[in-house]
Amino acid sequence: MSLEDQLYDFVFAYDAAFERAAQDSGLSGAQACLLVQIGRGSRTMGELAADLVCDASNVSQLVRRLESRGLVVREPDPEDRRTRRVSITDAGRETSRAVEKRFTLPAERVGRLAKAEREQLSRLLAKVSGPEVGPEPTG
Amino acid sequence: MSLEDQLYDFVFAYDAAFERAAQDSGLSGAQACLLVQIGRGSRTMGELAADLVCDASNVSQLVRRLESRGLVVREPDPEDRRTRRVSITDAGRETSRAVEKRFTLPAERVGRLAKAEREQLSRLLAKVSGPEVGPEPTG
DNA sequence: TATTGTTATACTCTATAACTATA
DNA sequence: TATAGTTATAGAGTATAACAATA
Repeated sequence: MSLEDQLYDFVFAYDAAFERAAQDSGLSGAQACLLVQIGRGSRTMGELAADLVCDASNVSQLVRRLESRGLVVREPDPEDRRTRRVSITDAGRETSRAVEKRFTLPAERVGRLAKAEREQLSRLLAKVSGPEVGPEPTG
Repeated sequence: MSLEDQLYDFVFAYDAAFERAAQDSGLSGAQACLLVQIGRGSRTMGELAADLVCDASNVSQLVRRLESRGLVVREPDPEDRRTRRVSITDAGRETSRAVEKRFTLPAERVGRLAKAEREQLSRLLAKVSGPEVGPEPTG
């Protein structure tokens, strides 16, 4: 199997595992992703759209669904009342932790590697990360 | 940044890049994924559902959309007329290649690595692949 | 006027349940 | 009866366009 096929398979398994972890808490993958993000610190709607690289109207609906379940709250920013800060609630924190706990794939997979291998992998990932520089003449 | 965060970032970038490549050809990510799969060899509807780990009714709709664009065809299997084999058309082949060509991320990222590094990465990916053995008794 | 966010709308993705056709 | 696939339906994800509120 080619290295590119290996990458595909890993990503496929990763995505599926996250989706399952989310659904175990009654959330969609998109909702869980957003909830975990908000759990790391309050965000404005615009910041969330930037984080998820999606349209603001999409974030509006996702946040509305999370809020309707009591997992997050939207509050107007006192300094600029156009913006709304989204924060996680206690119930949201609990759900977020449940999702992360259920999402065992990364820890389990990384746990298969020895310390030196983890350092190798980290170095390789750092090298393949970051923005694409340009079209590659793979000829 | 932790190794797990590095994995998250890589997967996020990978998914986004595939989605963009698909949309450049007027397809959704799911449609493009299916089309590429069919391009590797004709499949029955059930096989496609197994490949994508999703419900058969979902495949029915995805294939119907691809077929309505003339990218694939469904034909009854002469030996068991319940099953239908899905094959790619010439137009579908062209579109599939366009998607793969646009999906430059894997080649570009792998291209940043020296040969020895690619072998390292391949070995590490092999080690972290395969079904989870962990504490989850799949019940 | 520009920016932040929401709402209306339309399309796709996806699963469940009910259905058809074949075995 | 069991299997392969489709259709009806419903909820969710997503983007575009139109809108409201604030700057």
